[in-house]
Amino acid sequence: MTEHRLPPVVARMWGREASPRYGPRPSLDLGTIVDAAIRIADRDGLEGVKMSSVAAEVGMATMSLYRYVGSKDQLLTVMADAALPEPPALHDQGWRTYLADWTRANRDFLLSRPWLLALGQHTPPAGPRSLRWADRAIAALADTGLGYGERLSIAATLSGYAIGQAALAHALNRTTDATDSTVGLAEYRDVLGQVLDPDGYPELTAAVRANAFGVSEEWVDDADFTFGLDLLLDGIQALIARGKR
Amino acid sequence: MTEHRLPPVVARMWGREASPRYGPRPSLDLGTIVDAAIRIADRDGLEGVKMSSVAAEVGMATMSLYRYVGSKDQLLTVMADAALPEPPALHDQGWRTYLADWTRANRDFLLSRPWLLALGQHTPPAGPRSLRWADRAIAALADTGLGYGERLSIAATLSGYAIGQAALAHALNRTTDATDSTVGLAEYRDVLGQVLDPDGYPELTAAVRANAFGVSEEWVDDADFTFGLDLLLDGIQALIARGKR
DNA sequence: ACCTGAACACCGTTCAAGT
DNA sequence: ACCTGAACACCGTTCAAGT
Repeated sequence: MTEHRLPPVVARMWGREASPRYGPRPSLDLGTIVDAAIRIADRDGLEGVKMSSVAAEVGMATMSLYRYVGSKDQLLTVMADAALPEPPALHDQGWRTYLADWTRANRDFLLSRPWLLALGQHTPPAGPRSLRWADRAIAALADTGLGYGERLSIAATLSGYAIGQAALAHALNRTTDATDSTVGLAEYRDVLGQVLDPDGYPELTAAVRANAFGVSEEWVDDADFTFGLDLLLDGIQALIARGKR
Repeated sequence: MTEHRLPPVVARMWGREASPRYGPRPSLDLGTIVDAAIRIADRDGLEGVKMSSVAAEVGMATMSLYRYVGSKDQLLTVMADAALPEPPALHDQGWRTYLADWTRANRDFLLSRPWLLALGQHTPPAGPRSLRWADRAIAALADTGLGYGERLSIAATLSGYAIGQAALAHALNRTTDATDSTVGLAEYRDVLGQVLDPDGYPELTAAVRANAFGVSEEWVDDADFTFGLDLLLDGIQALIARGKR
């Protein structure tokens, strides 16, 4: 098993600089820059995060940032980890309750920082915060008799579910303007009604006619989220029961 | 119920131009442009898709594209729908078999066109192709006694699952280079081993030690996908059984 | 070894002039 | 009403010169 060198971004996320420094110490640390970038993203969205705006926020020249990050892309990667909250604390009300909390909290922070969704870094977690989320999920399943592989798969599945639901809710909550490329909920049902023909889309047409898309609030609120989550948790429960038998 | 005007992009995806034309007919249609853009994305990835490269591919000047799409963003939206294959044909082997096929096919086309993942348009479907996928999923559940709302939620959940799995598999299949911001599978286990401390990440450390991340092939292959999918399908099955009882 | 001004490269989009 | 050359705006990144 070879020891790979840590990729630079990963090293930075964990506060391990690739090269020890001699001479003058840098006037800033990466954390300050990342915090500034997060503040901008919260305020102006991801489009507001430019190397120039981040530099201005910390009071440096734009190019000085390249002392701390190799590229804007790397800065975004570090932000994506640093912007996560801590996962819910483990409790002893059982795995099902904990994982439900965990998944909901996961969705909630994505909704509170939608630019994390736009970042689209659904890559395997490598930063301290995201790995803590992973750790807590598999910890909650420690007494179920499931193996590590299964527990990791479950964590990945639940986290994917949280992402999907957050993306959906966020997309539907936006209002569409004419220049925009996505459709908000207000128009959605109406758009489908105008566009669908019953021959090509028989069931969907019926669903629209049956008013299955509800009104604004319903679709986005918790009913759908809980519904799908319970599907998953039921499946996990069945798996555990099978193992115990 | 107000009739909203169709958003321009949606109108274009369905071949309904916003304004009727007088005078000279355009020399191209949107489909030709979109096909060219898809060809480029398949060949060079999403970064290769520039207004200039698309125009060159169809033999026009760059600015002529703005006759056909309002912006690059809109072009990408139309591409995202046009690049989808048709959903699997409905058969009569029951909803579970069909939805398993459907979800797998969904993941597979995402893996064959990874730029669809990078596009990150996990918005509610509004184009002809993506709505056909939705239609087929809820059609498969027609005889289960579930309502339209539940059937739509299930479709959204399964599609979210396919996206999550595809994103994960794709991320792990890439190899990391030094300038890169993500970690490929080859290094992943090793990186975790170097970076995790047992105090902060007790369960994850144990999982790494237990070799739960397997070797290259295993993690990406179908075992994990089927595992999570079965969790979902079991949950759906339980829901149906509950309703029938 | 750090910081930074000037300059470069790239690309989406606007505009006004062609036909 | 379509097509297009020139020009503009914007932004990430490099480089060489400062301290």
